[in-house]
This record gives sequence, C-alpha cells and structure tokens, in this order.
Amino acid sequence: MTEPAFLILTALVDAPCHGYGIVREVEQLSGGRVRLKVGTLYGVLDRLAGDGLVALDREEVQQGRLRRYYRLTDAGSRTLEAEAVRLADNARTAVDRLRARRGRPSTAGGPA
Amino acid sequence: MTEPAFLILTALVDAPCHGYGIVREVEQLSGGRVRLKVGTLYGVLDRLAGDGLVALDREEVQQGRLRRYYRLTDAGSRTLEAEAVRLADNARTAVDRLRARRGRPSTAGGPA
DNA sequence: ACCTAATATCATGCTTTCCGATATATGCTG
DNA sequence: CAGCATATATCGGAAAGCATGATATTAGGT
Repeated sequence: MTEPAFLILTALVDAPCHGYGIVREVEQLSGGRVRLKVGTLYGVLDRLAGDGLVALDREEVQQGRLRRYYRLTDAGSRTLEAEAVRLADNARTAVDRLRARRGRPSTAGGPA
Repeated sequence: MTEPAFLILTALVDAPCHGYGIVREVEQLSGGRVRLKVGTLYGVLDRLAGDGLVALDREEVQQGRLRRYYRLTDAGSRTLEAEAVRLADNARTAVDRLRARRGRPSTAGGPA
C-alpha cells in the first residue's frame, strides 16, 4: 500500500469524514508533511472503496455544498493494522542494520 | 519511497551486493514476503543510482558471468534512515488510533 | 457584478513497478 | 556434440497509482 492510501485510512479511523476534511486530517497527522491534492484524494478514495476498505457513510448537504462522508470498513481496519505492522517491521529492520553499520561505512574508509 | 526501493537500500546496508544477491537478500529480510523480479530490481537499482543513493562498487567476472556489485552511498544511508523514521511514525500513528477505536467500530454499533 | 472559499469531478500525464522475453557463459546429461 | 538448466544481466511493454490542473456548484463578501 502506498503512503497516501495508508494515511487516508488512518484519517478515517477516528470517525467518518468527507473529502476535504480528510485532506486536512492527513495534513495534521503527517505533521504537515503530506498535503494531498483533491484530485489525488478522490482517486485514491474511489480505489479504496472499490477494494472494500472504505465505504460511503452518508451524504449531507450543507449550505448547498454536497458533503460525502466515508468511513473505514472492518476490512479496512484489518488491512490498515496489517500494513502498520509491515511498515514497523521494515523500519525496524532498516534501523537495526544501520545501527550495526556505524563505524563501517560502505567500502572506502572502512576495512578494505 | 516505495517498498522495493526501501528494501533494496536495506539489503545493501550490511555489505555491497550484486543484483541476484539483492533479490535473495530482500526475500530473506522481508520474511519471504517480497520476491523482486529481476526486471524490477535493475530498474529500481538504476533509478537509485541516478539519485545517488547507491553506487557501483565493483565488477567481478566469476565463471564467465559478470557480477556487478552495488553499495549504499552516504546519501543513501541518510535517506534510508529518514525513511525508516517516517515509516515508523506512520505505523505508530495508525496503531494508536486503531487502539483507541476498539469498542467503537465505524458508524452504527458495528457492521450493518 | 465579481471574486473567493469549500466541495466534488474529470482528464491527462508521469513515475514506478510488474512481467515476460532475450542474451551470455558454464556445467551437466544423453 | 547437442541440448538443457542455472546464474546473471538487459530490454520493452503493460498496468497501477499518484500529481496536476481545469471545471462545476453554492454561498458569502466587497
């Protein structure tokens, strides 16, 4: 799973949310690092819905603007959890190896 | 950064390695989950080399077969570390929210 | 009347990965 | 010797996913 998809699922864990709200939520929980373009958002959202990881929760009309709320499905919740484990595993593996490397950088400078 | 690229960098932390060896290393350190196709491998490797994250270490001819060894550059090492931090952050954020969600699944009292 | 903000949609292109086919040299088998 | 398997590297096309920019709508402000 790619990072935008992962963050969108994460954003929906707390509560159902509409598109624009998800963009803001993702920006927050990524520490301002990831600013989804709306075009990206709806494309990813459609794909996640097609995969059954999110579902349309409800639609509201607020001040004439349509708000379409999505929520995380149970499958989405399970998938997100599995992905989180995988990311954590990958990160830990890399960090462990990097730590062991200290004092032995690449070829030159280390033991020839 | 995508997962194949991340795992390839991780595989090169310990020691320089040639293409086929990287494929085996990635399979090991992903617990058999990720089996890179050689076509994928060399494409990613070229891109990483273009970005200065890996570099050609040396070439050996062993039993008539060319072996091209790549190593992690210092930039590659720093990039990998930053990526690992990012992955760990994302994973932790998701896990935290999922934990808080227990007992409050999606919208109405659970799957309709 | 015009411009901006909030919200959703659509079309196009780029990047990256996947997959299959090809090439080379050695060694094994018949 | 002919043919096949293995290890290794290369290339081309297809598919997936994201980025970007344009468009549409309604309300509110100037």
